[in-house]
Amino acid sequence: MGKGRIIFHVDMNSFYASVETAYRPELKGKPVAIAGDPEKRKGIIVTCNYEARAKGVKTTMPLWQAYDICPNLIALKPNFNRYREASQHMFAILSEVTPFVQPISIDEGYMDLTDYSGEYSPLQLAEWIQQRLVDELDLPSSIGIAPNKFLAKMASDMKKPLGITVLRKREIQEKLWPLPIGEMYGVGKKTEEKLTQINIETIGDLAKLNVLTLKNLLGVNGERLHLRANGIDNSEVDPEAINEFKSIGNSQTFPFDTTDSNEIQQMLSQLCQSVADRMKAKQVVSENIQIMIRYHDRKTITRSRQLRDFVEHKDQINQIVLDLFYSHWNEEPIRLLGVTAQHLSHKEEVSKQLDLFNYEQEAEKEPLYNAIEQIEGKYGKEVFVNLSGYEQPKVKTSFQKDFLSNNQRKK
DNA sequence: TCTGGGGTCCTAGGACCC
DNA sequence: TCTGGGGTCCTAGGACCC
Repeated sequence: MGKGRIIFHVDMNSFYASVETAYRPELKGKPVAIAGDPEKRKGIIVTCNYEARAKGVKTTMPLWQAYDICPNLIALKPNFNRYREASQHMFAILSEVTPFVQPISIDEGYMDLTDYSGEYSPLQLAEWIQQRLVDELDLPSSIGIAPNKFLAKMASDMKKPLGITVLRKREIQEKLWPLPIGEMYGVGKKTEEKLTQINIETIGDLAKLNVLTLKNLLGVNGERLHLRANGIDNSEVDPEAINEFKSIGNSQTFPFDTTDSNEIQQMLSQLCQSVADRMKAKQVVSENIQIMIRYHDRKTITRSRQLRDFVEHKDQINQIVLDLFYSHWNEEPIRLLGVTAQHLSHKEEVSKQLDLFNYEQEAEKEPLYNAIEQIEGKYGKEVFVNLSGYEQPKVKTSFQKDFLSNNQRKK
């Protein structure tokens, strides 16, 4: 018989706002929100504390609207360095308990305490963690304790702020099933709409529904949601997941919609620079560059290019980005631009692979180079070479690459 | 006066190959 | 003269989360 797991989900309560009140205790008890700069059209609520929420202030609400319903709201600009620092301290505390900690975002993470052999019970451990977060950081948190990640996540949501909730398998019907379907993790606005249309109002309704109906309606996600609603989630707490990032991107909204090429190019250049900087910091190279254009009417397109070689430097990225941009921009006013590097690989691994490849193949390639030089000499630059009969596809590929880039250089 | 910025995963169609 | 089925890669869009 497999022994049940013990999973914690630790969730900091209104994290950014709590960090700010920890720095300025005189703000305690007052409605506080973190918001962007309204002058730059970024004036939306990023987070707000419970006092502000009580007045109806919500995340992503425009700041002016928040002032409307809560005139004494204290709106602060974000201090990301502060939040990062608090986050590191928080995860350091979790890591004192177990190495099996999986950070999910700046302010939440999972812990696997199945193999914990200390003297405390899970509940005592949760209390200890919560107390340390208060004593050392003056920050409130909620902790969910359950046999898997999904249930732990739902549990941490049940008591806020400063709650600890245990959700056992046998308590699912009583504690999980009555919740409205929209509160289920993994169910957003669209899925909620689809589900309420077929009279699924609660997590319990979903749990009892036929899987095939759900699969037809929602695809593979339907199957997963059905399992979760029945308390089943076998996904593991993976401490390494945070290091296995798949893309690095930056985007920014213009202060005003624009069609000005200078302004656009400057923005793209800036975005490429910060993407390249972050790639360098992580020591990764990219094989696929994507741009995003959001127009005045918020219609958004993405365009990407799969590359033949890895890129890492700002200028390389910028060149591709400009090319993508000018071949797809419809000349309408632009609200936001974004640049993302995808298909990332660690730099050292790529160079090792290349070294090995070159070492093995260099001798084989030589006759081909000689052949192409002869052909070029005879017929000039505009030649096509059919290599389909050549027996070593790897060599053929790299040869064609070299041929193309040589040709481009000659232009 | 609407609606930021950082991500992950899934879907669906077309190209291409066997 | 007609045309299956499976697989992978690429591209674009969308849902969702914090």
